[in-house]
Amino acid sequence: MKNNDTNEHRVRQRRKEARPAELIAAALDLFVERGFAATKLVDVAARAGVSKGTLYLYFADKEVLFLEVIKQGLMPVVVEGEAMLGPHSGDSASLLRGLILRWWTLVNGTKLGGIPKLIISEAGNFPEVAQYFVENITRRVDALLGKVLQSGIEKGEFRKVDIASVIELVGAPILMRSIWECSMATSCRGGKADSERYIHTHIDLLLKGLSAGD
Amino acid sequence: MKNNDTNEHRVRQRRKEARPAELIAAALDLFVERGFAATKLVDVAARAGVSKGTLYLYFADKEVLFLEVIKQGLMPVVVEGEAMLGPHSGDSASLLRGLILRWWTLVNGTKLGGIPKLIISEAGNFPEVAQYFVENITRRVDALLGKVLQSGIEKGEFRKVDIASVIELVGAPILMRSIWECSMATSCRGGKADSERYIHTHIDLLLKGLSAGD
Amino acid sequence: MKNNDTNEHRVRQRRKEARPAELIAAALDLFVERGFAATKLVDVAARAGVSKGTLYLYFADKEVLFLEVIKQGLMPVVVEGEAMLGPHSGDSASLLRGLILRWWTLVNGTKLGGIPKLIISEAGNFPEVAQYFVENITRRVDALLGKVLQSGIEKGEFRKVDIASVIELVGAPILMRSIWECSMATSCRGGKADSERYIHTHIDLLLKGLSAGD
Amino acid sequence: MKNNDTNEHRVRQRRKEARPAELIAAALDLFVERGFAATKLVDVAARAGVSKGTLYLYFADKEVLFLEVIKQGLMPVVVEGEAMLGPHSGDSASLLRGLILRWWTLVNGTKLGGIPKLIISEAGNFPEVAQYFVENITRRVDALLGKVLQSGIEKGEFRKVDIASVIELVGAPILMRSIWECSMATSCRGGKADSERYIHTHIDLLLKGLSAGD
DNA sequence: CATGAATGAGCTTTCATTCAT
DNA sequence: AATGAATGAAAGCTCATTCAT
Repeated sequence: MKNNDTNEHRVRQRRKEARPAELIAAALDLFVERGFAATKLVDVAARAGVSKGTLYLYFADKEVLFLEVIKQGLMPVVVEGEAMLGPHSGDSASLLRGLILRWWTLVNGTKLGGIPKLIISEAGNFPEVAQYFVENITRRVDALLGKVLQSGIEKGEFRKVDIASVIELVGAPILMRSIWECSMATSCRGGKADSERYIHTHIDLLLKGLSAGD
Repeated sequence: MKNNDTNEHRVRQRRKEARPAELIAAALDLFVERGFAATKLVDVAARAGVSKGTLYLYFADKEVLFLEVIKQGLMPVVVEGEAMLGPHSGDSASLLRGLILRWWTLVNGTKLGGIPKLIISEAGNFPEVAQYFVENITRRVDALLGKVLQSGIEKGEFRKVDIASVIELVGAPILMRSIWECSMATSCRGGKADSERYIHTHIDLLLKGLSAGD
Repeated sequence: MKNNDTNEHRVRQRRKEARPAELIAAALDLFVERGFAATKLVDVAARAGVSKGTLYLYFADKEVLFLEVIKQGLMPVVVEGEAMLGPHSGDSASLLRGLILRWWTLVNGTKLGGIPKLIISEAGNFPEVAQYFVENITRRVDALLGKVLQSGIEKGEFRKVDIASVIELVGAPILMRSIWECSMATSCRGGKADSERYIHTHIDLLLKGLSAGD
Repeated sequence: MKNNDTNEHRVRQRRKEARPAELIAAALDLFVERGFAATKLVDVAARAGVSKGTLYLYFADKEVLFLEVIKQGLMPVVVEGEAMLGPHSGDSASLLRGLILRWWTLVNGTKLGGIPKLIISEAGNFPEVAQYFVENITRRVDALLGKVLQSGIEKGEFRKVDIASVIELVGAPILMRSIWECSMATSCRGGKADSERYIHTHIDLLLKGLSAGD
């Protein structure tokens, strides 16, 4: 009995602690699918398996929920970004390939592409969010890629290219794909190149395009 | 007096005929900036210099306006797309370069990137729109690029690559840029590579990556 | 036809101009009857013969409406207050009697007593309102009465009394009655002294109480 | 341990028995300060140092709590009223003075004025409450005062005045003050006559006004 | 044709109330 | 007994849409 009580208490406690994450997950799904304004909080709550009112026990209002969705959604990217910065060895080409593949693994097939989509869609209404994204994610990834490219050029592995441009060119195909994927989740999805082939073609073309040797 | 009346009538007539286009332009701006749901029709009307009621003389409701915005916004792309399909000569590389540059000229610095942004943002709520876009724009551009790549490979100019992937890789940087630009219109815009350098680096890297010769 | 048009337009115009006042009147009634928080805006709108939405064409939100009700409700009092300050002659007693009777005429049987009731009820939630009332109404009336009492004392007509106290004592019975009347509007109303007798007994007692001669 | 338990039990018991009163006190404060509708039960519970749920162990719902607040708040007045009715001697003037002073002592500086304020504010929504108040308090006090005045007149001490009116005139300044004081608790409080002077001026004026001799 | 006052469905948010722990 | 997480009815407010002028 006592045991049971404790168990049940634990269950409740666990739910209470899990709720915010569950709600955020539900909200992410719907915000990405329908956009911020078109998402009804009742639906978010329902998808998380709770009632409207419960949502307000954890988030002050819709905007706070949105911000939290972004923040929580960005966290794994930041964490992984830190990891990418870790020790690496070998030539710049393998380094670059490694980074791209890690990034790809992170977003491909996951809902993570939803975050950029969300930010792009709502940047007009939430400039702070866009700003935060740029300053914390974009800039860091850019710096990382910039370093790799720079050293590749210095070592004579890569041609002398405009680094700023290449940084964008490395990321664009990855972002574009994941954004597209998220947008088309419900509707037409066909006609696109196979995921594996896609990323490897990207890397292949990129490295060949960058290579100094010919 | 009569004369004046006629003049006014003419002006009115002109305005009257221009109205739909003006309203669509205003709507495009706002839809792109704020999203479909967050855009108020009063604001659209105001931006077009007319009253709320007038809008309804030309568009049955908000959704029709949205569809019209997409349709009209896509038109130039389709037209230009047709032009791209016209007679072309020379090697596949120059052909590809030409196509990319034409595309770039079309979107760079214009509000045209707003259309893809809009479609991406609203695809979840308007699957027909997304479908229409894919079937009429994406597919056609893809077919065109596919032909060029195919012939380039056949002529031995390009390496044997996965054409479907490369098609996407050609477009992603162009789309990504224009979408991003539109999103950040109001907020932070800095930190990006110079536009001219960007597109030429893209072409440069791409062609080098594709080139069979080494 | 044209004539008709103009007429109808006039009617519309007239309504548009009358609306705020109508809404304020309806709101005053209900705020006084039920209190601010317990009054539903739908009911206010309904009582004014319009729909919920219309209310928002004229007042930004419930609080603004409340403030406007107070402001408009106080205006006649202020105006009448100014009038009271006008030229007056005769002995202090008749002067005081005149002022009390004018004040009484203003509030007795009208909804004007609702304003003090409202302010008393909501002072806790709208301190600015209470402050405004004190500073603009109470203080002015107090000053006026103070002057009359002062001069009455100086002329030897009135006994030497504590003026500040008497000022309150002059007003309390008037305020109390009108507040009570408003509160009991719907429920029990019986058992109270006749209105005419009441005010004259007040004046009678007061003047006799003040009079220096005996 | 056991001992401790017993102690805790006793404390608990004491608290348990005090709970309703504590909750009522907390509720009175808040109802007076903010009004019935604008008072949240969580806040009442919090002010009483218990949780929301506990409140429901003692009161069926918000309205019951309100009624209880009124009932409990009225009790001291009733009790004191009874006391006032007790044996009294001397002339009518001292009798009246005594009653007024006792009443004043009861309400001046205490939160007791809150009850009338509450009743006035909520009479529209709780006619039964108003009715109860009138029938049990007002009527009794009125009867008491009436008797004193009547006998004063009969004994030739007081002039022949309209008793019903005078009854109200005796109470109005006392009620008005205590109500005002409660309303302004949080906001502006200045500008009022000194409490002692106020009540004595009231008595002074009243008795002089009533006195038959001149 | 153009206007903008009016409407009311729909969404966000609050809070009295319940009930598992 | 006491708690506070959960609920959902209800109220404030917005805005697409209508229609008299």
